[in-house]
Amino acid sequence: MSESEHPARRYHHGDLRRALVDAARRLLEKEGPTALSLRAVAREAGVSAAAPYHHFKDKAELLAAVGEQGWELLDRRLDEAAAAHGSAHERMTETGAVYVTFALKNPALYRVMFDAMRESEGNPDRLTDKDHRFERLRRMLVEGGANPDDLMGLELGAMAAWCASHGLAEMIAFKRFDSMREALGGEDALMRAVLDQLTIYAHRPGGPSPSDG
Amino acid sequence: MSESEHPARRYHHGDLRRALVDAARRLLEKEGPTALSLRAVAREAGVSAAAPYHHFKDKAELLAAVGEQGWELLDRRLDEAAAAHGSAHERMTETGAVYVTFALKNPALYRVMFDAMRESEGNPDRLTDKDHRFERLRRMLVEGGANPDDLMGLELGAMAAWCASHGLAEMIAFKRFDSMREALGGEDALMRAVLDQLTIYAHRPGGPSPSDG
DNA sequence: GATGAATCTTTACGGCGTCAGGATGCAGTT
DNA sequence: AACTGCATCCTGACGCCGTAAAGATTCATC
Repeated sequence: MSESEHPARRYHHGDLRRALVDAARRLLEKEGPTALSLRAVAREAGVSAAAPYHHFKDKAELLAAVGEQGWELLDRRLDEAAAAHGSAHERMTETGAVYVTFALKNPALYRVMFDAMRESEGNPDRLTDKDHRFERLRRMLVEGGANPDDLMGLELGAMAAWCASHGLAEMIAFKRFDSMREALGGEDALMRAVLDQLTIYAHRPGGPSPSDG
Repeated sequence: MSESEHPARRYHHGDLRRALVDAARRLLEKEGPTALSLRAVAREAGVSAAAPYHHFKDKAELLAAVGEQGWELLDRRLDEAAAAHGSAHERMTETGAVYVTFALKNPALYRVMFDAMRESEGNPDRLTDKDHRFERLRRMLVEGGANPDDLMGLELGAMAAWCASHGLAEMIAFKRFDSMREALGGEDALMRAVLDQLTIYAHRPGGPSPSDG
């Protein structure tokens, strides 16, 4: 009862469920998404090929768990960035940068995360997580000067911001931007430059101050 | 010689290469991306499992050809939309709508297309196609009032527009937007509303007319 | 018509996701 | 402490996959 420090470390193998998710993430980083077979995950975790089926209905459910864990990590970082110092516009850009950077550094994991979110459509549990992400975006938009009563506008703005970040994350790796990346001084600067284009609505909601940046 | 109307209809099977690409697209629409195995494509085309290897190095190369054909079709539609009547801002939104609609109606094909483009990074042939897409975007931005001499700004703006469209295409299917979709009167209206948020920079480049829409 | 090359088929290999059935070890009862 | 039930894990098997080697077929050319 009190001997085991890890509350979940029990049963034959230990907490195999968590071990499998960890193994899957390790493989994703190391070998890329094509190498992520259920058998390989089981091998990495040191169990037989059929063992995962006592913890996940099928491969998709394992992937969903991996994606979920990825979102937990990313959500934590986004919360931090959204609560940081600086102007509302700076926080908005910085939060976007955190999102895009995460996706760039963990492209395979990010794909799994996005697919997992897409396939959990209608799942009430996961809906809460997604709502939290939208709530954070709406809050930042209001802090940036958006009209808090324009619910539709807030929703559209939040959606636009997320679309932009997601799209940027999937586009920025293109070689075509090498010269721009160089001219701006790195991937991070390029990212922020594009985000500035996209989040322009956040600090210019009604158009009161046309040029102050 | 002159009997066959199709210039490529020759050899044993006929133009198997094209037949395979067509079969792949048919399967993508009908069964989804998970059902798209090389063997299934060969089956659909009526040849043995190994036959495709005389026309494609491997499965990835077949997929690339499918994606390429998809881009040919989409590029044609985008060219039309970009040359349509209306204001520059209307054309911009309409072109974005065409892009997003295509992705929504052919989600599996669009994924293949985007992946093919991503994996053809560095290929000089395909680079030309991508440049054409950026050129179209830059032209529209200039028509919308952007400074033609601000090359960096044009590039960033084009990139931002593409990012936004791509992100929107992958996000709009979310159930979360059902109420908004309903309030706005359908998927098309929702799409245009978000695009309006995103292309705001197109008709307000320096911020001269804060509220005229 | 013969030749050589291109195209297609057959057969085979290892890896994959998944399932059925048997082995193993834990928790709680007596 | 032995028994029982069940969760956990392993072995073996099935069909499908991507891919390669080798043989068969048919086209282009002489």
